[in-house]
Amino acid sequence: MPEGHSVHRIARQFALHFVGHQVAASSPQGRFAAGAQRIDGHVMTAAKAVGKQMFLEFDNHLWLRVHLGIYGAWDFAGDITADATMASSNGRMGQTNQRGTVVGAHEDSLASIGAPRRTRLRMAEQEVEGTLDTFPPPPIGAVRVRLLTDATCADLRGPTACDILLPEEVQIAIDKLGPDPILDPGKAAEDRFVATVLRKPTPICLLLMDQSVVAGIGNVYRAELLFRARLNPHTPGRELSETTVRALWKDWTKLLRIGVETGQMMTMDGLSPEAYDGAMASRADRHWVYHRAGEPCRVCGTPIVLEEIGGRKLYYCPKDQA
DNA sequence: CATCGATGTTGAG
DNA sequence: TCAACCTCGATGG
Repeated sequence: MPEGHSVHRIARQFALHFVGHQVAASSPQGRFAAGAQRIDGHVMTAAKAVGKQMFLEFDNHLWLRVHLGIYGAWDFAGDITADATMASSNGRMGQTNQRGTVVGAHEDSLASIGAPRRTRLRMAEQEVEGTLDTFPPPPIGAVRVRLLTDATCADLRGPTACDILLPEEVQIAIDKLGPDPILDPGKAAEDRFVATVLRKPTPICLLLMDQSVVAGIGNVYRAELLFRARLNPHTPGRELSETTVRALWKDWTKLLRIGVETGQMMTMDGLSPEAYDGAMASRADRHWVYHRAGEPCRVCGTPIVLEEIGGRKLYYCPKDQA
């Protein structure tokens, strides 16, 4: 269930540990055997995140496109060291054991990025059996793709999309997506988002989830952005003021940057990463409105409303976001 | 143990 | 609009 921040973190790991290296590609699960064969043995030349999709380029000009969807996750093992940005902004990464395998993983840790799980706990079970002495580790579960360098192993499981694309197909895929504030930090991206929203009769709560309007926002960030702006989710885009829409873009940019740096969806100002990371902090403790149906609004005490719209759950405060 | 649900997208009807 | 996809933690017996 990763939103845009997770995908940027994954791409960062690939840029750090795979780009410039020859990669052995396989499909332990078998389902992607033909695709893996087309990139097997090639050097990875680029790793790029756009919204919730990631594109990995190889030196034969083929690209691996991955969309994690709602279940997918990458598990990293082996030589995973933090890059400077991550290390400086975040003191709570997984501990690294002598073999370099990151242990103690939790949601969006260095070792497992994507759907919340505790993959390394399973590895710990294996460690008891002594199988962790080998690198690469034996694939656990249904691994669609394994990418392997001399020192680092990345396993992909449960993706919605996993394709080999030609360069022109990559461009087509990216062209379908709206702007991504990390990829497109300039004003042109903001202007494109603003122009699109101001033109549409669609409710803003649907526009924010529309990946062709803005790439990378998911259900959590959607709900939180709307609350932070005290915006009625059902307001048509074209009824919003330009100022409001620009502020939405700026706030998304801010939350995304924080998410990429910390690996946490920190949507409540004033809470430390440690506070978010604590075992005490359940999901409902972390957000203004997301997953808080029926609970009192943190600002006015009114019960948070849950609606189903566009097949997804929408949370908001009916008073503060009237 | 079985069942549910999830930070998502696609495509059939 | 809704089921299907795919995985696994959480929840309920």
